[in-house]
Amino acid sequence: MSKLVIYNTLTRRKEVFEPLNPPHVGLYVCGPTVYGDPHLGHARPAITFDLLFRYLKHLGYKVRYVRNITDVGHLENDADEGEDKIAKKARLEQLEPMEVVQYYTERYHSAMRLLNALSPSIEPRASGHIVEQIELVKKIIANGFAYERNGSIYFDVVKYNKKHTYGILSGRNIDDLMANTRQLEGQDEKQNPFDFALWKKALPQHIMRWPSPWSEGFPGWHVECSVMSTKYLGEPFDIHGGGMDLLFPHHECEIAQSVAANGKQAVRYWMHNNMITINGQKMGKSLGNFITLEELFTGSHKLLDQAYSPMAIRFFMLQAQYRSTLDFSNEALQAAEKGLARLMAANRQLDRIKPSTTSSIQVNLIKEKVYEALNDDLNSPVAIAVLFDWVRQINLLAEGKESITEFDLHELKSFFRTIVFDVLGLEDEQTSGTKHAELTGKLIDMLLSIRLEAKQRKDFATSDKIREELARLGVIVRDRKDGFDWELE
RNA sequence: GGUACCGUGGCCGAGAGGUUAGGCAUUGGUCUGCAAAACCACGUACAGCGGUUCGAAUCCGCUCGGUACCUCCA
Repeated sequence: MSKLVIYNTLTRRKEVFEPLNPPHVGLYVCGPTVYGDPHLGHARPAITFDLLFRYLKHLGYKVRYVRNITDVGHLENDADEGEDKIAKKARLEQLEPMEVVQYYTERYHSAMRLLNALSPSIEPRASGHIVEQIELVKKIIANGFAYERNGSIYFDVVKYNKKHTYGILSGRNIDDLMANTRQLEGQDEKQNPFDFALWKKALPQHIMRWPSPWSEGFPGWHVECSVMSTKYLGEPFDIHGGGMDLLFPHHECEIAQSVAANGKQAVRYWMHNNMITINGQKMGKSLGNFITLEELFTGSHKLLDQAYSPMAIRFFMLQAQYRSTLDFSNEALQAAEKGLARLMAANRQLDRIKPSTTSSIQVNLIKEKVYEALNDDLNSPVAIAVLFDWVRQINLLAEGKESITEFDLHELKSFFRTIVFDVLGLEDEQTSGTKHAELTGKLIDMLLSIRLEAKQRKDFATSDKIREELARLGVIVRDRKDGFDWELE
């Protein structure tokens, strides 16, 4: 069998994945800043790295998956007057910042659960690691790569670049950054515009603040990930993931911080999922195409023709490779919805296949091809294409037009289901959950209206039969003048 | 303007020098009391223009268009 190969953003190449301490794998993924409802942009990394998490486990690795909750917020912009996103939201809504954090964290969790994204092994919060963040800043200062201005600490990119290389992840070089950045006059405390904050002194309007040796304030943008990833995964650790939008400056700065503090990089493989567009356009609040997951699941957005189930969204995302941009449109989502239904129907057909004494198909091929696809940088679309080849085979088997031995049938069932449910993380919504419950009520109503028609024809044999059968299932039927009523026992 | 990347049939989306990706939609057929499902058949698509090559969607150059981040602007 081929080996798992993943695309490392750092080297811009596909590399064979070799964990540092097999069978253990450390995986860190940048999680949400919990100051707003989870939206489409949150779904892509969640599903991408959920697939990775599931596949690594399937391959037999013991994975520690760490995904942070950013509850300290990021500055609105790089300038001094920037305000913490969470603090701003809290001020506007007159809440404690941690109330905002709690509310949106729960919203995020429930959306992830609907998408069937497994919970991470550890979900650390930035606010719970202020002490460690201060320690990291101290270390960077001690090594001479940071300077203080009025109680704030900044990373000295120019000095760092003399000894190391800034920009290795994003492919930027500091001379270009210099050439393309006009020095802003005014109150900017930074020596250079591309220096970044490690610690910010809190202004009076900042309501989230912690004591530190330099000032009462809060940690800079990038410190939390450097701290929490290595605290729980060691240094170095295997995989750091996130969206491509975080590549620069966030991940670039994480690398600089690690090297400045410890003289070496903390991450062995960097993985970045690509972004989502809507009707070919980027998603943005100002563009009116900003869709939350709740709007997607209920269909309550003007761009949506209908509601799309969480599984339809998940399947749709898996039909594209994670490093490609993915375009959302009603047409594309409806196509995914139908494709998923076909896949699930085939799964149910598996139970109708009767074994024979010989096999006319080669079951081993499905394994080989699926593993080959997933090993190639998680090429889920190709893996799904292989599954669809087998959907046809399964349908032919169910119709008795192909034959399969009992042994092969067992292999096929078990492998098909392992990949579909355990690795791809899909669910058959038709046989589980809310849709099912909703349907039950409608079915009972339908049966009772057929019974009513029978009664009106004086076909009491049929009407009694329906009532008795329902009673046996625990449905109590009561006749009324204007029709019927029922309740569950 | 800088950096990275992308443009594939009606739609979504794999592939990456020579052989059918796949899904959805459309069309014809088989099956069927009707319908649905299923199965079978059908699509020479790779932004444009040059170049390299026996051969390019796949490599190189230019042009056009798009995306993300940075910058600029607010």
